[in-house]
Amino acid sequence: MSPDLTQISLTFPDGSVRSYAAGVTPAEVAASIAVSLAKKAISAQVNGVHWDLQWPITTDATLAINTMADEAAALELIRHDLAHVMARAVQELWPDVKVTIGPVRDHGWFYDFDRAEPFTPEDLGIIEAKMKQIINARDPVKTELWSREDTRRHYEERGEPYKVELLDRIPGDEDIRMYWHGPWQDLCRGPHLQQTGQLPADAFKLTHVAGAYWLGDSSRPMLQRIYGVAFRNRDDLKAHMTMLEEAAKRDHRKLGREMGLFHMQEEAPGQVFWHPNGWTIYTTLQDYMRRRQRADGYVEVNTPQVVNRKLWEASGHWESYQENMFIVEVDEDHAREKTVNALKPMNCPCHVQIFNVGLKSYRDLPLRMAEFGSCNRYEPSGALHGIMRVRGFTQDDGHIFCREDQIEAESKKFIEFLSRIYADLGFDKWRVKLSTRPEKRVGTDASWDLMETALANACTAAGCAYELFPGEGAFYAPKLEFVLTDAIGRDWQCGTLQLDPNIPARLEASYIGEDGAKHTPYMLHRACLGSFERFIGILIENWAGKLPFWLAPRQVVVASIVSDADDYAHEVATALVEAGIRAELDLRNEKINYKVREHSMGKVPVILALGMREVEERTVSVRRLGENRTETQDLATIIAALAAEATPPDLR
RNA sequence: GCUGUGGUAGCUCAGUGGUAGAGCACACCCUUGGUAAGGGUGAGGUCGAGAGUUCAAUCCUCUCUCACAGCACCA
Repeated sequence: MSPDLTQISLTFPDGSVRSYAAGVTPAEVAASIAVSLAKKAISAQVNGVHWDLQWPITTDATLAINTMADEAAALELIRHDLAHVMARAVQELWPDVKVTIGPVRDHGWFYDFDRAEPFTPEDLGIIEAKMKQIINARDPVKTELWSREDTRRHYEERGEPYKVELLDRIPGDEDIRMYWHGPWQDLCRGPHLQQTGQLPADAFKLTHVAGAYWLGDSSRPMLQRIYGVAFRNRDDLKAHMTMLEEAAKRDHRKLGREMGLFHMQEEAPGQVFWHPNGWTIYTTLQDYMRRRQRADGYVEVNTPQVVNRKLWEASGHWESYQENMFIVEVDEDHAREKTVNALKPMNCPCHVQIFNVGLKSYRDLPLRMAEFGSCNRYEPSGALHGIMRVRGFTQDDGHIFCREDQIEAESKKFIEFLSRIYADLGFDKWRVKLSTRPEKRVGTDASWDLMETALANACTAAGCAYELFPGEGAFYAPKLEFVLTDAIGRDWQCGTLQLDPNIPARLEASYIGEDGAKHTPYMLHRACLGSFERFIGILIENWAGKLPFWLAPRQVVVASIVSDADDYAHEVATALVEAGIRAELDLRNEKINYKVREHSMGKVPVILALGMREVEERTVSVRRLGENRTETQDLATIIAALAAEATPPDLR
């Protein structure tokens, strides 16, 4: 190889420019600046691309050296290198295990292995210890480019069929990058750290093991996946573990039981038995939504649960959604064949039936039709999760029938509607995803242009930025999805606005236009909460059970301190109930400490404790959930204050 | 649906090839106590369902079911 005498100039973050021989590596550049920097360096950004310290730079470029202080780069490298170190540890412990892939994900990484025996939780500890040995050995990380033929031969000789398959899946004909962590080799695009000793041995943890399909394909063999989490230092790891504990404390299944909201049982998997407290949340939320929808010009309807197969054939659900439907067969004496019905999994076909009764004029549009629609879907057993993913649920569903030129205005109106509701329910942070035309689709490009532009303009007009998801739309139209962020930073997709020219056409919906001719309306499927079941689960977890006063199922407990205060307590509770507040009496023969503890754990927002002092002064001692101090107020004042708080936000 | 782990009192969990235990909750009694557990007594279980092995099964085997974690699914 002839020496490359070409010089390149590198621009540093401070704006200075220095000249180097072409092919210089960031490691060499760092060394030319300071020995300490060379030691601290973990990777580089070359023209903004995350760059391995060993990769040569051949053209003029901007260059920044990353150290552990650069969080994004550091976390990516730590997690990625740990994936390799873990795979090395596993193969050193069990040489017959086949390696597959190990990407960085969320707060850590995972690596899938092919091994006859599943890993046990005890194995995780053994692997962790081995990983720490590897880190302490401070093995260098090296990289080389190999030809495809050499790579293939290498993995075939080593008996690593998954790697061979991966090799075949790498597009193009470029050489393949190889990495070594000490003696252990893996096919990997990099970048990686300089040596294993740069990994924080005390800031990672193997969390769990689970089965996972090879390449996500459920027809392929299942592999053993080990998950780990990793951070830059021990404190960050601890903070993460604390967050997980916090999430566990908020689990709606746990709080739902403790607060007496609902239960589920074997005879009705994926369906909710709502108890009085839970049903209070449900109906309070539903009443609120009903008022909001009326105010926004919706008409409310209700449609059948059990619907003949013919309608599902017409709508297309029978063909594409049958395996998710509960089928109901009925023997009728005089019928030659069984009647086949299905529980409705969606409300749209039924709403079109209502639309189809009577001739509709363009003057009737837009027609906003809403239903708290109870749906049943046969979800796979493994998908069920508390009340968040169920087989029987009620959507805050709505379908807007409109003309093409009304799509944008109706979409904007819905975004504003949804925005008010999320704010009222305590979600200030949410975002919009715009999914556009997929590869396989129906309709002309002009029609797609029109629909996508309408949705994008609606977002802009409503004052919210959208993220673009090209190719993620349904086969017939684009859609908006609304994702909210909860109090501990988790995302939940709840709202949706799905444009649909398809179903109205299939079910022969039409209106008479200004021109006197029949036209097919567009339909906008839209939901704000998604389903009441799931959304209430999200509310519980977001608020950790401490719901805002107006939504709290139990708002006030009036607790007597001595039995001589019972009559007064009764009077106070009655006055509260008359003021529209959900108040309970606690006259039990227990100490006030006991009562306070019990109702605090029950997440009751306000406890009014009454002793002889309050009886004599006609006051109450107010204790708010989460506060240790109490405040004495006179009866009329507290009733007025609580009545105001109990008023739903749309009525204030 | 797939892989793995589980199912014992309302809840959280011990336990054993010879039909079961704790704490909390519950009931009753004593206690009238000032803001996160006062004391005593008592009641409560077809050990998820079915089949098999065994003299004997909550325990071992198989099937089913539900739950949990992950994957797949969420037109």
